[in-house]
Amino acid sequence: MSNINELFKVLSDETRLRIINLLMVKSLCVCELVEILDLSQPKISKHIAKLRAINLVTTKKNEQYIFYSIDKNNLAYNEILASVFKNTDYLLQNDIEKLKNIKEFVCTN
Amino acid sequence: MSNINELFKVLSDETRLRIINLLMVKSLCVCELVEILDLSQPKISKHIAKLRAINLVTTKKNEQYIFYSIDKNNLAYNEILASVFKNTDYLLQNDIEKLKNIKEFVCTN
DNA sequence: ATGTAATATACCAATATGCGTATATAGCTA
DNA sequence: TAGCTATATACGCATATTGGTATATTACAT
Repeated sequence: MSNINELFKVLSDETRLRIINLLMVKSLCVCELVEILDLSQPKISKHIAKLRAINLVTTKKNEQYIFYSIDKNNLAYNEILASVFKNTDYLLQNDIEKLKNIKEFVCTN
Repeated sequence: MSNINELFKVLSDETRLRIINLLMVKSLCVCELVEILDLSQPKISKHIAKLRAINLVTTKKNEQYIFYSIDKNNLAYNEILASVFKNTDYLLQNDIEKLKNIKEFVCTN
């Protein structure tokens, strides 16, 4: 299976699209994503694992948290992501709003 | 499920990527795709059905054939497709070569 | 050292997806 | 009308994907 095909398999899930959408704004840890997206922790972790598997995200440890962000080094992926999220839809816009309103760090969930 | 999500679901299959790749070059009928991709007719038809379901392709009848092509009216989709296929890989390039070599109409399969 | 918090993962059931085979449909041709 | 060609679709099976629950792992705090 080609790289592009694997990228699309990863992008073809609403939860992962929502996560990517948020990570394009700023680095976030799992518990913040749980809070913003209102989904279970294992669900978020499993989807993050798929993003990591194709090197779409990078990790950075900070105290007890692991912060995930979009890997800016993969140019082909980033070009596609940019064109995708240029025309975001309602659900994704909504998540961004929620992200803005969660300024303070809110774990524990 | 969002539009973008549906687009990616459709793009996340190698056969459909190969079909789209070819349809971006020129309109083709099912039997030509069968010939070029060396896949069964029901398989091609079923994948084409999914492309039609999200209005990614348009149809044009010509004699006994139905020619499919990428719908140029959907600008968001086309921008994504353009950025995707800018970095095509080996398999897809190969299909394009095969397309060029099948100039004459070769049905019946 | 013990407990707690953050994260990852294993297991299982439910659902979705893909594909082969067979068949339906529609139009053209003899 | 009968048969052929192009295309679509139904059915059944195999596999993949998803998500919940439970548990493992790691690190930090007391």
